[in-house]
Amino acid sequence: MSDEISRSDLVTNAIPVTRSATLPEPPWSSLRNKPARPERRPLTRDAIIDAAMRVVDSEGLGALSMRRLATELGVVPASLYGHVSGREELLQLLLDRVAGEIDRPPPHPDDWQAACREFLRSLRSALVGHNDLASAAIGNIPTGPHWMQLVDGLLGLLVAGRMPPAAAAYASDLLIEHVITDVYEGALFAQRIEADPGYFDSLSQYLNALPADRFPNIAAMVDHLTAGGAGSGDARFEFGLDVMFHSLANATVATDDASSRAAVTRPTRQRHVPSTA
Amino acid sequence: MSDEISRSDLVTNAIPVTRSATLPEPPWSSLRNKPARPERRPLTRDAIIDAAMRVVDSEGLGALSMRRLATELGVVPASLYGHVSGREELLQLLLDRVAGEIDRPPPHPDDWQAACREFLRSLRSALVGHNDLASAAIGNIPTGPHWMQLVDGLLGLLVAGRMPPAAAAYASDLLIEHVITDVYEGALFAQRIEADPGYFDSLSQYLNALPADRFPNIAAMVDHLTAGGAGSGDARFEFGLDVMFHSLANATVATDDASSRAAVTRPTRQRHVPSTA
DNA sequence: AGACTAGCCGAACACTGTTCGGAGCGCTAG
DNA sequence: CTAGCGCTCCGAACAGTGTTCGGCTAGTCT
Repeated sequence: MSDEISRSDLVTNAIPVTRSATLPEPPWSSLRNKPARPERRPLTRDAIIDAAMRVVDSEGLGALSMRRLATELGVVPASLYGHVSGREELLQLLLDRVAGEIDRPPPHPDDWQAACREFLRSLRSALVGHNDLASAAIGNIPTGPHWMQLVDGLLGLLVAGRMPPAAAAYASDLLIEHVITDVYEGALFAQRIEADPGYFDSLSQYLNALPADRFPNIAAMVDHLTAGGAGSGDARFEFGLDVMFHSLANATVATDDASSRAAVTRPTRQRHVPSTA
Repeated sequence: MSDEISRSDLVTNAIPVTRSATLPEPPWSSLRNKPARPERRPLTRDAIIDAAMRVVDSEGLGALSMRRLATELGVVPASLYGHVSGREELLQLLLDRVAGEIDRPPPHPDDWQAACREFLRSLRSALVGHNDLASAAIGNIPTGPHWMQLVDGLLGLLVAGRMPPAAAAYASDLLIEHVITDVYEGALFAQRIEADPGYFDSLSQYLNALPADRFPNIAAMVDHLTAGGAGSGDARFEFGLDVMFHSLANATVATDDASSRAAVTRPTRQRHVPSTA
């Protein structure tokens, strides 16, 4: 699955029970004096990440508080700060772990575009396997080692497609952001549905109730909007992939000379935003 | 800049002093019993939104707590809940207000693509004018009236470009999400820079320090990555626009017959995500 | 003038992330 | 074998957060 980085993770992660899970303590043992002797597991960084991931997977990122995580580990919140600088870092570590779950893409694929799509799909499915977690990566692309390797792999695929480096840099961000946004949107929607099963109905009902004179286009295509906004998130995701790769494929053969920006189509005008602020 | 909406705002916002700012209260007045007589402004919904927007604009969304907002209005937090159901709704109202700031696009433009780009740029500049606020709209596209009108206008432009409805529905989401993500990312980056002026340097330094054997592509194009990841966010945004519209323009002339999904290019395979969960 | 109603307030509840000083344990130096 | 040291964990607290409840007050309507 992964390489040498996850080795240490798995090692420190594989010693949950240390000893004395079968025999009772003899009465003269000093252990009987202290109340309950709470087992004193070492509480490593990886154990924290494990527990945090368990909470996120089952109850979502909103349920992951330092206190909740501490009780999950049989520990007081302050103890966590000896291994993790804070919640921010913890989230980065979680994201880096899911980045470690996916395989590195082939460095020299036959079809770079197909490999790219498959790679992004695997990133997506890794993220959707962990509930909400994608929201922690939203504007905030992580910088952990596994994630950097992920980015490196994607960049490799793009340059394998003979995309100019500047365009590849932009494109990788664009593609990853698309994955993250899509996953987060899906998780959020699922959460809303779970909280209120009638959510989708009330939403489509709201769209249907919009006055057609002021919202002519929404009224005209309300079916497509409700179909796309909700149900099978896969189609939405694939649509985004199609849109982007259609351009990016052309970009590889088109403007290799264009120095840095906008290497896809020549923009209608090099116009900056009118800055109304 | 805007129309009839900001009128009421200014009205409710322009009556801070009502009376008795010059003469002292006579000693027998009942006003001397109660301490300070806190002026009893009406506290309308729009006044709340005004104050909230002021806080967000100057200090960011993180500074907008119900307590902060209450003190800003000279009021206790509980009073806000008579006009706003909670923080969630407040954010939706804020977003809808900025959606009200931008003009509706022309329904029948000469060049639909140029009009579309310009429209998205105006949305972007409206959002960047309000700090962090875009983050409140991230997975969570608002449903307020102004925002719906915004979506309706965008859909109108897309169908004006002869895009099939299903594709237009997907595309509008994709485009808007791109705007929001871009703005949020920019605001977040600006915040980090403000908190730690050396942030960008340390980040590019980190990228430069990555071992080239394990991160060959990042090492090879670290210049383009740092150039794109930070400085002028406009180029990133325009790149995304170029990528998407290059495809979308082709989609209008290409597959009008394709029923619902993936109306741009024929996908390599109709393959669903392998669902590792 | 009296009753009513809407809206604001004080206080509290149940949380959150994070910090600080003290206490216990294991390991190492003497 | 003991003394010291350092690392880790704990208890408690700080400074916040969103939200709710019941009471009070002020303006309005009859």
